Amino acid sequence: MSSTGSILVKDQKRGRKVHPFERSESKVVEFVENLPNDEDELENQRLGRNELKRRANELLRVRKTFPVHQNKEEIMKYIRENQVAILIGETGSGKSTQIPQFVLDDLYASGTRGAIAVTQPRRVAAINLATRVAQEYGCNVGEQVGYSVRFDNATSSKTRLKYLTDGMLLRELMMHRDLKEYSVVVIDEAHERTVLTDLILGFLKSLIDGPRPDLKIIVMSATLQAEKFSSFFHNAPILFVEGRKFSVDQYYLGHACEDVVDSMVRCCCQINQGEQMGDILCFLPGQEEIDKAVAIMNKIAPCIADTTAVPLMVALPLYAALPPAQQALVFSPVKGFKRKIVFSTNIAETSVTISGVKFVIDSGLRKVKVWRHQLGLATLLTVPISRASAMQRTGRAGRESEGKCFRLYREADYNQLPQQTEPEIARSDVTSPVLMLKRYDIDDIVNWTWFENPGKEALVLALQQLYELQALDDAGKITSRGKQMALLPLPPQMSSVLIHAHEIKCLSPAIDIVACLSVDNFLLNPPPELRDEVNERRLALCSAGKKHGDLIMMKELFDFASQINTPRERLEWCKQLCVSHRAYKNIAKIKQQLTNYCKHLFKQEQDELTLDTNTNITRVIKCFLSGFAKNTAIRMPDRSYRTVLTGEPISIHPSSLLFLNTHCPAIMYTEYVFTAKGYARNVTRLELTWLQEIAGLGAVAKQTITSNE
DNA sequence: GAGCACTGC
Repeated sequence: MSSTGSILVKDQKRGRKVHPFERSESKVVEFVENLPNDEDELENQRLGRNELKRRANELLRVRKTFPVHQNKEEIMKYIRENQVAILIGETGSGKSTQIPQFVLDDLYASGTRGAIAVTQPRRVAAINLATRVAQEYGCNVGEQVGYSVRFDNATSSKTRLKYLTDGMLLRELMMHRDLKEYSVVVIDEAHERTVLTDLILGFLKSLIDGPRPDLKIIVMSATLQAEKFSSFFHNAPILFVEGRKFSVDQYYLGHACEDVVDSMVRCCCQINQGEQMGDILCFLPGQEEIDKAVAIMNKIAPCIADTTAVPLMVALPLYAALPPAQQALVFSPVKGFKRKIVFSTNIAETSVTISGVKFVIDSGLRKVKVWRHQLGLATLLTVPISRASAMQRTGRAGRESEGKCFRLYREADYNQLPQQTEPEIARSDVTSPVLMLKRYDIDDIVNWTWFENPGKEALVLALQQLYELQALDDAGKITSRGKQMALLPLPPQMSSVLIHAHEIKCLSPAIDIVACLSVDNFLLNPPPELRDEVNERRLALCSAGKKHGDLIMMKELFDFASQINTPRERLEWCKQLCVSHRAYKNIAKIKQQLTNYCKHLFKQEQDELTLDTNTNITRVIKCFLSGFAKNTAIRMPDRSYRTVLTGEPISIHPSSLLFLNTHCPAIMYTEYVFTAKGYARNVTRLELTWLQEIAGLGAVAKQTITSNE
């Protein structure tokens, strides 16, 4: 047992109050809530007209209880009379399901042509909303009401109300630049400020000020930022819609928190001892803290339950990298005299909803990836959350009844937090967005209608990167190569790899590897006790990967998995090699999609090159080098690596197959992240001569290479 | 010899 654990048990036995919380002076929070989700109703079967109508009538009673329904006429008056309307409503208001239906009725009533698009940041949300609204509307999904997300399109010529991811709407913007198909576009969850929603807002503004003066826009957001949306759209009117509210009391820590995991475990014990039944949701910044908290909890909980008459605490982790089966555990209720405690990352803040939660404990921290444009490097930082985020986390305690939120920081700390989370676009690589704008023939990128301008430095470096990838010409206009890159559903570097692969006739293996790199966590981290064993197995299986590195190994593993006939055997094989089966299936889908795009793009049948010989492997690696020339490093005499571009020290990430291999003269990597130090991920071995062949590399880099030979 | 939050085409 860890020392933290034993101290805690002692404290519990003495019955000492371990956590000096103070009752907050501040106002009770009004929290937000998602729509109830009838799992049974999510079935995908086609129903007859009468049955559909009957069900829709049943649902109408429920719909009429929504606050938006009671204010329907007033809301619709605003929407009819204004080209742009900003709708602020908490998530229990039913705005995402009801408003689009009101608008649809209006379209039919007024005989207006065109459809309604409702964007969502996430795929599941788009699918669930469309399914729900189709039922309310009394049709099957894909008829009048449908959805469109990557790999799944449920729309038809009948569809007038379409829920789609914002990535999908951007794609439609690239293809049909005026969005002629739509008379109304609704941007939902705009407050989340994803890069893609921000881009859509910019495009919509240029549309209504230009070729689409008739287009109606509704921006829907949960609380705050209303003025920013309003002033962006020429002071559009703002409407507030009430949500369903349960109160959540907030408590703060009386002193600064020293060890967040320790404090959180103590707080759980205190709730377990002193509060009524109800599950606890704990927000921690990352996997490391979560695994630690779960381990401590599961050690001490049985002792505490044995010695005192309190519920047995059952601790469960939740983060995106967790296998689906383990993720599913947090959704099933615990039976008996037990209390479920979920330790989660930000995933439970917006993406995932757990029922039964009555208490929230908030560490006030999150992990954030910040892009350093100059270095072409991502840093991963643990930072304090914003006040908006704290409110959102708090709201998770009161979805079903009144709840309590314990914040592991002082009220004074809370008051110092920034109002809003910094929008993603301000800390991201904007190469891909800039390529989109260029594809849209925007000449002046810096003065475009940005909802949030990412800044001149970011834009200039993105333009430079695109120029180096030959997506732009000397005049800064998009080239035909750039147009091809913009069409592929990939980051520009990866698109560049595929175009080059086509040129030197090794498209098929390149697609496989790009597909592997497009999913997260194809290779899982083996648990420490199995690590050596799994590594051995992988190395034994992947002879080419052993020599050339991670990219080639992924290709080998993907090929092996594809050759297995039954899903059951494949699942077992994945387990043996600690490979994600879910990721494998996604790779197969992406491979299919990329293959289709390439056939269309290059107007040819798939080539037949395989990865049999060494020359082909070299060729494939050189394709990647064409997209990732900047992501290379050279081995120094002391065996460390330094980046070719800036001479920064860089280490091969321990998750790489080449981690132990000290014999690479040079390396290429698809990702450069800074945590404790600079790490190269997805590493491939290079020969120095290959680096010298790269035209785009600067003279300094070449000098380094030569002097090192 | 270390350990990456989340999402999208």
